[in-house]
Amino acid sequence: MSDLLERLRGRGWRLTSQRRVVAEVLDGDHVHLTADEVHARAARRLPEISRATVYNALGELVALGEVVEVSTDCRAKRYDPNAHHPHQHLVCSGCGLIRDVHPYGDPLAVLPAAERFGFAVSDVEITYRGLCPACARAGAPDPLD
Amino acid sequence: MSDLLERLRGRGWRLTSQRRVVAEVLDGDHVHLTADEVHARAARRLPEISRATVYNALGELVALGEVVEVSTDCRAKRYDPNAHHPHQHLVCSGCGLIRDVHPYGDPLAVLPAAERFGFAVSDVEITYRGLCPACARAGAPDPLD
DNA sequence: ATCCTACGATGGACACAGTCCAAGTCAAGA
DNA sequence: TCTTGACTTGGACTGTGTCCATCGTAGGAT
Repeated sequence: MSDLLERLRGRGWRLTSQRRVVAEVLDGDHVHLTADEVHARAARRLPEISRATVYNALGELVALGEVVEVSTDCRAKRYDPNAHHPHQHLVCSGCGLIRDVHPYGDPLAVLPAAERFGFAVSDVEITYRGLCPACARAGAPDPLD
Repeated sequence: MSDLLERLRGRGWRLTSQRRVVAEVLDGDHVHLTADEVHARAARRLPEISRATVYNALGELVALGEVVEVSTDCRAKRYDPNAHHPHQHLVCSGCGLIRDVHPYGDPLAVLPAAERFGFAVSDVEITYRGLCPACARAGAPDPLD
């Protein structure tokens, strides 16, 4: 993660203790925390950090391309530090667990020209949904049914 | 739309003037209104209709499978009456215009088994993004860039 | 090492989407 | 027409996110 911090500093990102903690909280694979979860974890190390600061730092990391926003439900945005490898998301309909996944081929290519309505299509977000093994075993009802 | 109302009544949906207006407001193709927009349009015909009633009616229409919720941004859910023909969405990054689109093939099939992490994958939502012809002509900057 | 200052942090108010509830109203069957 | 359980209402409430004036500090200049 320190390479990330170095990279950001090289781009003129002023390195404060708050920003450092936010960046460190987001380290790892299959990390998809909400802003409040980031705030709670950051506050364990820096108790006085404010929500506004966390929102600011997350917004800047997104603008710098180091973190991507994920909106798998419409409750709270989640922040995914896996920004340098294109991927999609698989979400458990029972417990909300999120995994990064990589479908075959180019997801943009399957949209026929006749279905593009003249748009300059540049991006695609895919959310696969289903029950994770634990929820399937527990017989959790799929809330989407 | 009256066939929808008949269908709902046949399923025991008590037909009130409020519910009728909500269902009528949602009639049409490429309709993707927010709850507040539905409320505003319904109120033009039934000025005393409350927000809570609109939310209730929309939730019931979704539960009955007659309307699908669409979350293309994380601001407000949108309600799409095109529930009986599977489709995905194309969203303008400039103005938010939404079109229903139909990609080639089965979108679920492109997720390799090894990328399913044991999930019972049952559904997929795809959002294509780009500039619509009007925004492209206007040179609107893509806010996602 | 110290000083300066522009940039960042703070927290409280605010905005918006959506939910909940007790009380009043009404659709539709008897 | 009557009755009743389901529906509607408006307002309070929650959660997520933004804004702003004020205070604090990172890091370059000296």
